[in-house]
Amino acid sequence: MASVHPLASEPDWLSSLNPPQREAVLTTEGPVLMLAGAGTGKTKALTARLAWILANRLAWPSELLAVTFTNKAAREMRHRLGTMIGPAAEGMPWLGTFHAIAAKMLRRHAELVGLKSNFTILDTDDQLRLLKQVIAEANLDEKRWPAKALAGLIDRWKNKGQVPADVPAGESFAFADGQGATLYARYQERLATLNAADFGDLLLHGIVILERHADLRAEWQRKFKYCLVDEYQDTNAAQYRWLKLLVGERHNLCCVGDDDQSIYSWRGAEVSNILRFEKDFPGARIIRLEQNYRSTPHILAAASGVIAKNSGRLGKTLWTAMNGGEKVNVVGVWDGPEEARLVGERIERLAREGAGLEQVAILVRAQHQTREFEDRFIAIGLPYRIVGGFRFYERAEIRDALAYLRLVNSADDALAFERIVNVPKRGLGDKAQALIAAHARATGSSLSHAAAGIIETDELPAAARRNLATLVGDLRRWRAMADTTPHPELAQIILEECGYVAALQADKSAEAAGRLDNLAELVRAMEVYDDLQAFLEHVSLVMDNDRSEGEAKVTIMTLHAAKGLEFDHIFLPGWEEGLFPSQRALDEGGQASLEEERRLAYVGITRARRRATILHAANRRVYGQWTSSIPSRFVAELPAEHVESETTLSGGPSLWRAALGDGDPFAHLERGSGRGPGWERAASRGVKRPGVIEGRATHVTVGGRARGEFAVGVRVFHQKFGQGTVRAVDANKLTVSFDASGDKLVLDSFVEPLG
DNA sequence: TGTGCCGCCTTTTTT
DNA sequence: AGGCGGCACA
Repeated sequence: MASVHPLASEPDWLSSLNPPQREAVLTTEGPVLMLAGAGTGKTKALTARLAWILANRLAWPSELLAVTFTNKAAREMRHRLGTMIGPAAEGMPWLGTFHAIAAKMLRRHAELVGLKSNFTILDTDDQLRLLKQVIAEANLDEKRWPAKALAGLIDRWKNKGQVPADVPAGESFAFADGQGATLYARYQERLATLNAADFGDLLLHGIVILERHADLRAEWQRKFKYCLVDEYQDTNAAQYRWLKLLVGERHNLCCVGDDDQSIYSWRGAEVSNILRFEKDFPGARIIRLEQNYRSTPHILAAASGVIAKNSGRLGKTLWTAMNGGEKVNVVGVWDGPEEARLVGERIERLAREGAGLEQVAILVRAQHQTREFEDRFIAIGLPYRIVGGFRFYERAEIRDALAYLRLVNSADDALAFERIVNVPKRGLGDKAQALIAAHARATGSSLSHAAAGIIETDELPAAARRNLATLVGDLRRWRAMADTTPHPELAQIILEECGYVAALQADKSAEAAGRLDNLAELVRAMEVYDDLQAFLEHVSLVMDNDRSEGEAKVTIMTLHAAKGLEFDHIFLPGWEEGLFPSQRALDEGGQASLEEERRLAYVGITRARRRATILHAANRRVYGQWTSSIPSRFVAELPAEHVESETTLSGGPSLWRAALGDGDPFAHLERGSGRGPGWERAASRGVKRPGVIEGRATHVTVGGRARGEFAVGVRVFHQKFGQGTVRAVDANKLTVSFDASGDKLVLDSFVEPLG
């Protein structure tokens, strides 16, 4: 197997590779670490490697293990592989996310950890409900010890590969005075009883099985001739252990990653995995992909300048053969609404210049930032889509529908029963549900079974009894239909007959129509699966809302969600201390989390092919309170020679002209010229800024540098905070004691000296 | 049992 | 500011 027979004539996918990419493809034997910088053709090399292995018959498709983090990445790899070598790619059963692959393996060995092979995968919501029960049973006050906190802890333990017995005593004290591990154990018991596994279990059970059963371990190790892991810098301890168990001694392992793009430490990812690769796998070949094919030199230099401030990097030097392009734009604005307005205007300008909206993205640090843009874009009629937020299958109506389907598929699914017993409302409230639960416990049977028993008695009021009888009867009928009815049709029938559709149709609220659409989408999505069972197996792990519909739209998403994507034009708003880097990172994580924030900045900038615009606002509303903010330290870290800074300030061009004569340095800024469709409407709404005081412009900021002088003790006026006294001066940042609102840190360009 | 109001807490990031 | 949970009332 060690010798490789070259193909008679090289296919395009091979001959188009650059030397390091090619090396990464041809070095099939032994451990390989592919350090692939942003935009260096990682996916190309990676898929070519798989294609090479398959084309040379080094292994069958079923003998390749290829793990990614996201479904999107898995899909893309499969797709690109398909275009290279044809349908053989379709047959790669072990290409998928960590969780999807682990789930698939677990179905084969479920009984070894006390589950049945048709176990349910819990979503976050189910998990939380279950934990609430566990906490209540332990007689703990859920207010004081919230289920969410326990879920977080358990998740952390699972990410580290710890079963309840492994939890260090000290950490157990993180919850309910030392009951953490006990509750964790109780929760695991409940999961087993319910024949369910949560996300973390998929890997954890896999680890337990492989560690305990040497025969199975050997079998899997023999099976996988070549292993490939994408985004290796994001692997956590559990995933690492799981991988090592599967890779075994053969070590035909190729890990791909970029330590500079490690942004998931908060969910257990350990950069150390990638930093330690050579030690873990002696003789490992390290291959660096450093030629960037994506961005202009300015964008690349700006990103490199920022990331260079981090310590403990493996180190790469990205370069590009491209030249030209524009400098990275840094724009200071007055407040959040102006930021959204300005981004909207610039996008409209780009559109007029011929850029497709699908080539424009706004990348935010936190989900809540999307709102400002959403409001604005609705106002000006700019098509946009928000990626992330609620995942498709996390929506209430989808989960409700899935619960019905789960119940039809397996009558004993307690969590599904609980979820829909009173959805839509059928007069079966807490009291009725408690009765059913008590009956189930007493008879040791499932909730469905107990419900069927109760309707034979007089224990429930007549109306409730009738409704429950209808539900039980319906479920039974649907189950009988399942054998003969195609599953999408069955779903349609269930949704109509249970009253869900009718309830939504009667609902006059704004969201109801969208929910109906979502349900229709769900039914449509079912068609590609063989049967109901297959659909349910995949749904919680593989379904996402990645429908890219026809019309071109601006994309709004978090920086995290943007990893791996690229756009011609990128807007990066909210580069302010406390927002990005986030306050939490600054407060809690110390240097390590500041560096992670910096990597996030790096990821953001490197998404841009042609133009990157970074924005920071002087004022922003936080928790409904106006707060002044100073530009992010990352703004200062951008190398000056690759950046062009500007500031809009209030007042517009006339003010600038008044202050600077005819040399208006910002004449190019859009202010009513070349207006887009939404401009007039916005202007007519009177989106007003605070009144402008003539003469104020003598202390204006130019290119981010202040010219005004403010000494300690000087009385000043601020548009939002009113009058105050300067307490301290740090370059262009002032600490001002405002008469009305106390001490604030503000930029000197936003205050006026009071005569 | 279902509805409406009040008060709290929130904002990282997600397979 | 807004959404959610808890509580009081119909």
